[in-house]
Amino acid sequence: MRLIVADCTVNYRGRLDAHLPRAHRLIMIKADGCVAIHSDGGAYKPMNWMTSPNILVEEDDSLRVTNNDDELLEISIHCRISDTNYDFGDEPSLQKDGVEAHLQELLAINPQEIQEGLVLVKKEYYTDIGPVDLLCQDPTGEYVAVEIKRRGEIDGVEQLTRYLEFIGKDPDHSPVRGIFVAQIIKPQAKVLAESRGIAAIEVDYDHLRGLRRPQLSLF
Amino acid sequence: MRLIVADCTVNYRGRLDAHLPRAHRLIMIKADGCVAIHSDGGAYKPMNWMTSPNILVEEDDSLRVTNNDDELLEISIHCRISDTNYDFGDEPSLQKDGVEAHLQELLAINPQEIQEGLVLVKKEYYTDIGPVDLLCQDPTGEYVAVEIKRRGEIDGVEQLTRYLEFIGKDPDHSPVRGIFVAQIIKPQAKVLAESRGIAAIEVDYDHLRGLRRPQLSLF
DNA sequence: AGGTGTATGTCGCAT
DNA sequence: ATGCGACGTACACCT
Repeated sequence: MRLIVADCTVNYRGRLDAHLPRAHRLIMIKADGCVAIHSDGGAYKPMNWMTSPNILVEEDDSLRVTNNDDELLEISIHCRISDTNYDFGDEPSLQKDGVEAHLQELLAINPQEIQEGLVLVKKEYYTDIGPVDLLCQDPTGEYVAVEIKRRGEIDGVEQLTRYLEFIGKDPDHSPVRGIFVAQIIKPQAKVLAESRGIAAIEVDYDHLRGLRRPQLSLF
Repeated sequence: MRLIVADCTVNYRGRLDAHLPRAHRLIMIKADGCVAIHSDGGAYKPMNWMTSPNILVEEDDSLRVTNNDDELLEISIHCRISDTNYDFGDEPSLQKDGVEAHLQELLAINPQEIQEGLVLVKKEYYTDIGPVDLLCQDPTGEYVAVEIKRRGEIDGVEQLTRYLEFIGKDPDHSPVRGIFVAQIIKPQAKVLAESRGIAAIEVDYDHLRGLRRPQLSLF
C-alpha cells in the first residue's frame, strides 16, 4: 500500500463529473491498483476514487488513472508532503456472521417458527424475476412465499408482491400467499403488506438461534 | 488525519459480528473521529470502520471505538509500524455535476423536452409516501407524475407506481398518468413501465444542458 | 427522531 | 455480461 500525502487538485470524469479544489489530502494506492483520495473529514469513504482494474500513469506532478469505461481520475500534485510504501503481506479472509443469510438458514430449518404447520419446499427458489427466500406449503397444501429481511421496509413488500404476482401465474404453485418476515417491521411496511393480503410477522433472532434443530412436535 | 500502520487483529460487534485475523493493515482516523481499517487489496472501501460520532479509547496496544448504538470496534495492535499525524486544514467543498438533481432541474425548466405540451405544476411534490420528482399537467389538463432517474431500473418504476396509486386517490390531482424519465432505461424497466401504462422516455443530458431556457415555441 | 430517496453506491451470486 | 438483491449500506433532506 502506497500512501501519498499531498497538496493536490483532483478531477473525475465518468459517471458524473467531479472537481476537488486544491487542498491537502491523502492519496491511497492499494496493491490491486485501486486509487482513493481521502480528505480529513466528512466520512469514512473517499471523496474520489477509481476502482481496479485501471491504468495508472504517474509523472512528477500528476497521477492519471483511467479504466476501460472511459472514466478518468486526474490528480495534480502541487506539493508532495510524504510518499511512503508498505508491504502488508497476505490478508487473511474477513469473517462475518449474523446477517440475513443466517436468519434465512434458521427459518429454513424451523419454518414452523414463521407460522404453525409450514413445511419448506425450497430455499432460494429461483424465478425469472429473482429468488424467493423460502417457498413453503401450509397444512392445506397451499403454497406460501416467504420474504425474509433483517429490517422490514416497504421495498421488501414490493419485492414479495412481485414474486407473488409471478408465482400466482404458475399453475404448479398456484394458489400462493405471502408472508413477510423480519426482526423488525416498520409500520408503513406492515400497513402496505396487510393491504395486499400479505402477513407481516416479526421473529426473534436470538430465540431462533437457540433452536438448533426443528422443534419436536408434541403431537 | 492520523495514519497508523500496524500488525493488528480486529473485531466488530454490532449490526453483525465480524472478525479480522491478525495481519498488517492501515488504520485511518479522521478529524471528525471516524475510524477505518484498510487492507491492501480488494477494494477502495475499508474492511471495517466506525462512523462518527463515536468514542475512542486508546491504550498502548489497542483502540476501542464505541458508539451510542452499542456497536463496538476493537483493534488489538500487536506491533506498530508507523503512526503519523497530518493537519490538512480546510477542505474546500466537492463539486459534482451530472447527478439526478441536475437532470431534475433541467427538466423542471424544460418539461416540454419530456413530452410536447407538458407544463410544470410543482417540482419535488411531497406526498405522504415520498416526493414526486415533477408534477406536471398536459394540454388536456390531466396531471402527469414524472419520476426521473439517472439510470432507469425496475425499482424506479415501482416508486412511480406507488406515487400514481397515491395521487390517483387525491381528487384534486386525479386523473393522473406517469412518465418514467432517465438517461438510459433498462429493457426490463421499460417493459414493466409500459405494462402499467407508464411511458418510459430517455433523455440526453448533454442536449438538456445546452438548453439554458425554455425553447421558444414555433407556433 | 423517523421516513424516503440517492449513490461514481459496492459487492456477490445466479442465469 | 447482465440481472437482481443485500449491505454494518452511508448520506442528505424533508416532515
